[in-house]
Amino acid sequence: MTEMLNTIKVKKGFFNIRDTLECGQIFRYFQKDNGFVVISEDKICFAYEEGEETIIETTHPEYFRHFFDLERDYEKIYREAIVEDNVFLINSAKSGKGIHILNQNSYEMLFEFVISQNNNIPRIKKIISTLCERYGEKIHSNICDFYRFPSLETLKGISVEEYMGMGFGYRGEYFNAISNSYKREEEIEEMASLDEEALFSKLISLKGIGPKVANCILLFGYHKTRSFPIDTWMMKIYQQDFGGELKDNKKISQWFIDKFGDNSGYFQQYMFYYKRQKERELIEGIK
DNA sequence: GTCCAGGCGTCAA
DNA sequence: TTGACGCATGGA
Repeated sequence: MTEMLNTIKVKKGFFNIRDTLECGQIFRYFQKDNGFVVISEDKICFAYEEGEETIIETTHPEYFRHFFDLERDYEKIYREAIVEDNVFLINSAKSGKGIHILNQNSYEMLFEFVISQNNNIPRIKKIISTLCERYGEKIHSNICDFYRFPSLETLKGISVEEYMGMGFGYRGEYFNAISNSYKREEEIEEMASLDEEALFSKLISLKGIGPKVANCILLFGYHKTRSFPIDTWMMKIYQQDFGGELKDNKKISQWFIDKFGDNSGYFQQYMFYYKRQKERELIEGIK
Protein backbone atom coordinates (compact mmCIF):
# COMPACT_ATOMS: atom_id res chain seq x y z
CA MET A 1 0.00 0.00 0.00
CA THR A 2 2.51 2.60 -1.13
CA GLU A 3 0.90 5.96 -1.63
CA MET A 4 2.10 8.94 -3.60
CA LEU A 5 4.76 11.09 -1.98
CA ASN A 6 3.59 14.67 -1.97
CA THR A 7 5.79 17.72 -1.67
CA ILE A 8 5.32 20.81 0.46
CA LYS A 9 7.51 23.80 -0.36
CA VAL A 10 8.09 26.56 2.16
CA LYS A 11 10.08 29.79 1.88
CA LYS A 12 13.00 29.71 4.31
CA GLY A 13 12.77 33.26 5.67
CA PHE A 14 10.76 32.45 8.80
CA PHE A 15 10.99 28.68 8.76
CA ASN A 16 14.22 26.86 9.46
CA ILE A 17 13.91 23.10 9.60
CA ARG A 18 17.13 22.47 11.51
CA ASP A 19 16.45 25.07 14.19
CA THR A 20 12.84 23.92 14.51
CA LEU A 21 13.89 20.31 15.09
CA GLU A 22 16.98 20.93 17.19
CA CYS A 23 15.53 23.47 19.59
CA GLY A 24 14.47 20.77 22.03
CA GLN A 25 10.75 20.41 21.40
CA ILE A 26 10.84 17.11 19.50
CA PHE A 27 12.64 13.85 20.14
CA ARG A 28 11.46 11.68 17.26
CA TYR A 29 13.59 12.82 14.34
CA PHE A 30 16.99 12.02 12.90
CA GLN A 31 19.34 13.22 10.18
CA LYS A 32 19.46 11.34 6.93
CA ASP A 33 21.47 12.29 3.85
CA ASN A 34 21.01 16.01 3.39
CA GLY A 35 17.88 16.33 5.49
CA PHE A 36 15.79 15.13 8.41
CA VAL A 37 13.31 12.31 8.91
CA VAL A 38 10.49 13.29 11.27
CA ILE A 39 8.01 10.89 12.87
CA SER A 40 4.66 11.71 14.47
CA GLU A 41 1.84 9.28 15.25
CA ASP A 42 1.73 6.81 12.33
CA LYS A 43 3.12 9.34 9.87
CA ILE A 44 6.55 10.26 8.59
CA CYS A 45 8.13 12.91 6.42
CA PHE A 46 11.52 13.81 4.99
CA ALA A 47 12.53 17.47 5.05
CA TYR A 48 15.51 19.18 3.47
CA GLU A 49 16.61 22.55 2.19
CA GLU A 50 17.00 23.41 -1.45
CA GLY A 51 17.97 26.94 -2.44
CA GLU A 52 15.63 29.38 -0.77
CA GLU A 53 13.05 26.74 0.09
CA THR A 54 12.48 23.92 2.52
CA ILE A 55 11.04 20.82 0.89
CA ILE A 56 8.90 18.41 2.89
CA GLU A 57 8.15 15.05 1.30
CA THR A 58 5.31 12.99 2.77
CA THR A 59 2.21 10.99 1.99
CA HIS A 60 0.34 13.15 4.53
CA PRO A 61 0.82 16.74 3.34
CA GLU A 62 -2.17 18.17 5.22
CA TYR A 63 -1.03 16.60 8.47
CA PHE A 64 2.52 17.93 8.20
CA ARG A 65 1.45 21.37 7.02
CA HIS A 66 -0.30 21.69 10.37
CA PHE A 67 2.41 19.77 12.23
CA PHE A 68 5.05 22.30 11.20
CA ASP A 69 2.62 25.13 11.99
CA LEU A 70 3.00 26.56 8.51
CA GLU A 71 -0.24 28.57 8.59
CA ARG A 72 0.98 30.92 11.30
CA ASP A 73 2.57 34.33 10.74
CA TYR A 74 5.98 33.90 12.34
CA GLU A 75 7.25 37.18 10.99
CA LYS A 76 4.71 38.90 13.25
CA ILE A 77 5.99 37.02 16.30
CA TYR A 78 9.56 37.88 15.38
CA ARG A 79 8.71 41.57 14.99
CA GLU A 80 7.07 41.60 18.39
CA ALA A 81 10.16 40.02 19.92
CA ILE A 82 12.69 42.51 18.54
CA VAL A 83 10.86 45.50 20.00
CA GLU A 84 10.99 44.09 23.54
CA ASP A 85 13.31 45.82 26.02
CA ASN A 86 15.73 42.94 26.51
CA VAL A 87 18.84 42.55 24.40
CA PHE A 88 19.15 38.82 25.02
CA LEU A 89 15.64 38.20 23.71
CA ILE A 90 16.29 40.39 20.68
CA ASN A 91 19.49 38.51 19.82
CA SER A 92 17.73 35.18 20.39
CA ALA A 93 14.89 36.15 18.07
CA LYS A 94 17.26 37.32 15.35
CA SER A 95 19.16 34.07 15.57
CA GLY A 96 16.14 31.77 15.89
CA LYS A 97 13.47 33.50 13.82
CA GLY A 98 13.08 30.32 11.79
CA ILE A 99 11.90 28.29 14.79
CA HIS A 100 8.30 27.10 14.62
CA ILE A 101 6.46 25.59 17.57
CA LEU A 102 5.28 22.24 16.23
CA ASN A 103 1.78 20.85 16.62
CA GLN A 104 2.65 17.49 18.09
CA ASN A 105 0.38 14.78 19.43
CA SER A 106 -0.47 15.59 23.04
CA TYR A 107 -0.54 11.95 24.20
CA GLU A 108 2.99 11.42 22.87
CA MET A 109 4.22 14.72 24.29
CA LEU A 110 2.86 13.96 27.74
CA PHE A 111 4.78 10.72 28.04
CA GLU A 112 7.90 11.86 26.21
CA PHE A 113 8.39 14.88 28.44
CA VAL A 114 8.15 12.70 31.53
CA ILE A 115 11.35 11.07 30.26
CA SER A 116 12.96 14.48 29.77
CA GLN A 117 13.28 15.35 33.45
CA ASN A 118 16.83 15.53 34.80
CA ASN A 119 18.04 14.03 31.52
CA ASN A 120 19.92 15.13 28.44
CA ILE A 121 18.47 15.36 24.94
CA PRO A 122 20.55 12.64 23.20
CA ARG A 123 19.64 10.22 25.96
CA ILE A 124 15.96 11.17 25.91
CA LYS A 125 15.87 10.45 22.18
CA LYS A 126 17.56 7.12 22.70
CA ILE A 127 15.15 5.97 25.42
CA ILE A 128 12.12 6.95 23.33
CA SER A 129 13.36 5.18 20.23
CA THR A 130 14.08 2.02 22.24
CA LEU A 131 10.56 2.15 23.70
CA CYS A 132 9.00 2.60 20.26
CA GLU A 133 11.08 -0.12 18.60
CA ARG A 134 10.29 -2.58 21.35
CA TYR A 135 6.61 -1.88 21.92
CA GLY A 136 5.30 0.29 19.07
CA GLU A 137 3.44 -0.84 15.99
CA LYS A 138 5.69 -1.18 12.95
CA ILE A 139 4.73 1.12 10.08
CA HIS A 140 5.93 0.74 6.50
CA SER A 141 6.49 3.78 4.34
CA ASN A 142 8.30 4.87 1.18
CA ILE A 143 10.67 6.98 3.26
CA CYS A 144 11.65 4.25 5.71
CA ASP A 145 10.01 1.77 8.05
CA PHE A 146 9.50 3.05 11.58
CA TYR A 147 7.72 2.36 14.85
CA ARG A 148 4.76 4.21 16.26
CA PHE A 149 4.77 5.46 19.84
CA PRO A 150 3.19 2.63 21.92
CA SER A 151 -0.53 2.82 22.60
CA LEU A 152 -1.90 3.46 26.09
CA GLU A 153 -2.99 -0.17 26.32
CA THR A 154 0.56 -1.27 25.57
CA LEU A 155 2.10 1.12 28.10
CA LYS A 156 -0.24 -0.20 30.78
CA GLY A 157 1.17 -3.68 30.18
CA ILE A 158 4.84 -2.73 30.56
CA SER A 159 6.36 -3.47 33.99
CA VAL A 160 8.64 -1.12 35.90
CA GLU A 161 11.46 -3.64 35.44
CA GLU A 162 10.99 -3.59 31.68
CA TYR A 163 11.15 0.21 31.71
CA MET A 164 14.36 0.02 33.75
CA GLY A 165 15.78 -2.34 31.13
CA MET A 166 15.25 0.38 28.53
CA GLY A 167 17.20 2.96 30.54
CA PHE A 168 14.22 4.81 32.02
CA GLY A 169 15.74 4.84 35.49
CA TYR A 170 13.31 6.01 38.14
CA ARG A 171 10.98 7.40 35.46
CA GLY A 172 9.66 3.90 34.83
CA GLU A 173 7.51 4.24 37.95
CA TYR A 174 6.02 7.42 36.54
CA PHE A 175 5.12 5.79 33.21
CA ASN A 176 3.46 3.01 35.10
CA ALA A 177 1.46 5.34 37.34
CA ILE A 178 0.44 7.78 34.61
CA SER A 179 -0.59 5.18 32.02
CA ASN A 180 -2.78 3.51 34.62
CA SER A 181 -4.45 6.77 35.55
CA TYR A 182 -6.12 7.03 32.12
CA LYS A 183 -8.77 4.74 30.66
CA ARG A 184 -8.57 5.90 27.07
CA GLU A 185 -5.80 7.57 25.07
CA GLU A 186 -8.32 10.10 23.77
CA GLU A 187 -8.79 11.54 27.26
CA ILE A 188 -5.42 13.22 26.84
CA GLU A 189 -6.36 14.73 23.46
CA GLU A 190 -9.66 15.91 24.87
CA MET A 191 -7.96 18.00 27.54
CA ALA A 192 -7.10 20.45 24.74
CA SER A 193 -10.43 22.17 25.39
CA LEU A 194 -9.32 23.20 28.89
CA ASP A 195 -7.70 26.57 29.51
CA GLU A 196 -4.02 26.82 30.50
CA GLU A 197 -4.69 26.93 34.22
CA ALA A 198 -7.05 23.95 34.36
CA LEU A 199 -4.83 21.90 32.09
CA PHE A 200 -1.75 22.79 34.11
CA SER A 201 -3.29 21.64 37.39
CA LYS A 202 -4.51 18.41 35.80
CA LEU A 203 -1.02 17.69 34.52
CA ILE A 204 0.87 18.38 37.75
CA SER A 205 -1.55 16.14 39.63
CA LEU A 206 0.07 13.22 37.77
CA LYS A 207 2.99 11.48 39.45
CA GLY A 208 6.23 12.53 37.79
CA ILE A 209 4.89 15.72 36.22
CA GLY A 210 5.90 18.97 37.89
CA PRO A 211 5.69 22.59 36.74
CA LYS A 212 8.50 22.36 34.19
CA VAL A 213 7.24 19.25 32.40
CA ALA A 214 3.65 20.51 32.59
CA ASN A 215 4.67 23.72 30.85
CA CYS A 216 6.43 21.76 28.12
CA ILE A 217 3.33 19.66 27.57
CA LEU A 218 1.16 22.78 27.45
CA LEU A 219 3.41 24.36 24.87
CA PHE A 220 4.51 21.44 22.71
CA GLY A 221 1.55 19.11 23.13
CA TYR A 222 -1.33 21.59 23.11
CA HIS A 223 0.22 24.68 21.53
CA LYS A 224 -0.80 26.74 24.56
CA THR A 225 1.63 29.60 24.11
CA ARG A 226 0.80 31.25 27.43
CA SER A 227 3.28 28.88 29.02
CA PHE A 228 6.94 29.20 29.91
CA PRO A 229 8.97 26.14 30.93
CA ILE A 230 11.76 26.91 33.42
CA ASP A 231 14.57 24.37 33.28
CA THR A 232 18.22 24.80 34.27
CA TRP A 233 18.95 26.77 31.07
CA MET A 234 16.03 29.15 31.42
CA MET A 235 16.97 29.68 35.05
CA LYS A 236 20.42 30.84 33.91
CA ILE A 237 18.81 33.20 31.39
CA TYR A 238 16.46 34.58 34.02
CA GLN A 239 19.32 35.32 36.37
CA GLN A 240 22.03 36.38 33.90
CA ASP A 241 20.06 38.13 31.18
CA PHE A 242 16.99 39.45 33.00
CA GLY A 243 18.58 40.13 36.38
CA GLY A 244 15.86 38.09 38.04
CA GLU A 245 15.86 37.40 41.75
CA LEU A 246 12.85 35.15 42.29
CA LYS A 247 13.65 31.61 43.40
CA ASP A 248 10.46 29.66 42.79
CA ASN A 249 10.22 28.22 39.27
CA LYS A 250 6.46 28.61 39.13
CA LYS A 251 6.72 32.28 40.01
CA ILE A 252 9.48 32.86 37.47
CA SER A 253 7.39 31.18 34.80
CA GLN A 254 4.44 33.41 35.68
CA TRP A 255 6.68 36.48 35.67
CA PHE A 256 7.60 35.79 32.03
CA ILE A 257 4.01 35.06 31.05
CA ASP A 258 2.88 38.36 32.57
CA LYS A 259 5.60 40.07 30.53
CA PHE A 260 5.16 38.34 27.18
CA GLY A 261 1.52 37.19 27.14
CA ASP A 262 0.55 35.02 24.18
CA ASN A 263 4.10 35.22 22.81
CA SER A 264 5.60 33.58 25.91
CA GLY A 265 6.08 30.12 24.46
CA TYR A 266 7.64 31.38 21.24
CA PHE A 267 10.02 33.75 23.01
CA GLN A 268 10.96 31.06 25.50
CA GLN A 269 11.96 28.78 22.68
CA TYR A 270 14.00 31.45 20.91
CA MET A 271 15.95 32.05 24.12
CA PHE A 272 16.37 28.42 25.20
CA TYR A 273 17.85 27.49 21.84
CA TYR A 274 20.07 30.56 21.66
CA LYS A 275 21.48 30.06 25.15
CA ARG A 276 22.45 26.49 24.40
CA GLN A 277 24.03 27.49 21.09
CA LYS A 278 26.13 30.16 22.80
CA GLU A 279 27.25 27.66 25.42
CA ARG A 280 28.31 25.21 22.72
CA GLU A 281 30.24 27.91 20.85
CA LEU A 282 31.99 28.78 24.09
CA ILE A 283 33.04 25.17 24.64
CA GLU A 284 34.18 24.85 21.03
CA GLY A 285 36.20 28.03 21.47
CA ILE A 286 38.07 26.66 24.47
CA LYS A 287 39.06 23.49 22.64
C1' DG B 1 36.47 9.94 37.69
C1' DT B 2 33.28 13.98 37.98
C1' DC B 3 29.69 16.93 36.59
C1' DC B 4 25.41 17.48 34.73
C1' DA B 5 21.07 16.92 32.13
C1' DG B 6 14.51 20.69 29.16
C1' DG B 7 13.14 18.01 37.52
C1' DC B 8 10.33 15.79 40.70
C1' DG B 9 8.81 13.47 45.08
C1' DT B 10 9.59 13.34 49.81
C1' DC B 11 10.44 14.87 54.17
C1' DA B 12 12.02 17.84 57.67
C1' DA B 13 11.73 22.51 59.66
C1' DT C 1 5.89 27.26 52.28
C1' DT C 2 10.48 26.55 51.67
C1' DG C 3 14.95 24.07 51.39
C1' DA C 4 17.76 20.03 51.13
C1' DC C 5 18.31 15.61 49.35
C1' DG C 6 18.01 11.29 46.72
C1' DC C 7 17.10 9.50 42.46
C1' DA C 8 18.85 6.00 37.61
C1' DT C 9 21.55 6.66 33.85
C1' DG C 10 24.82 7.89 30.40
C1' DG C 11 26.69 12.04 27.61
C1' DA C 12 30.57 15.23 27.76
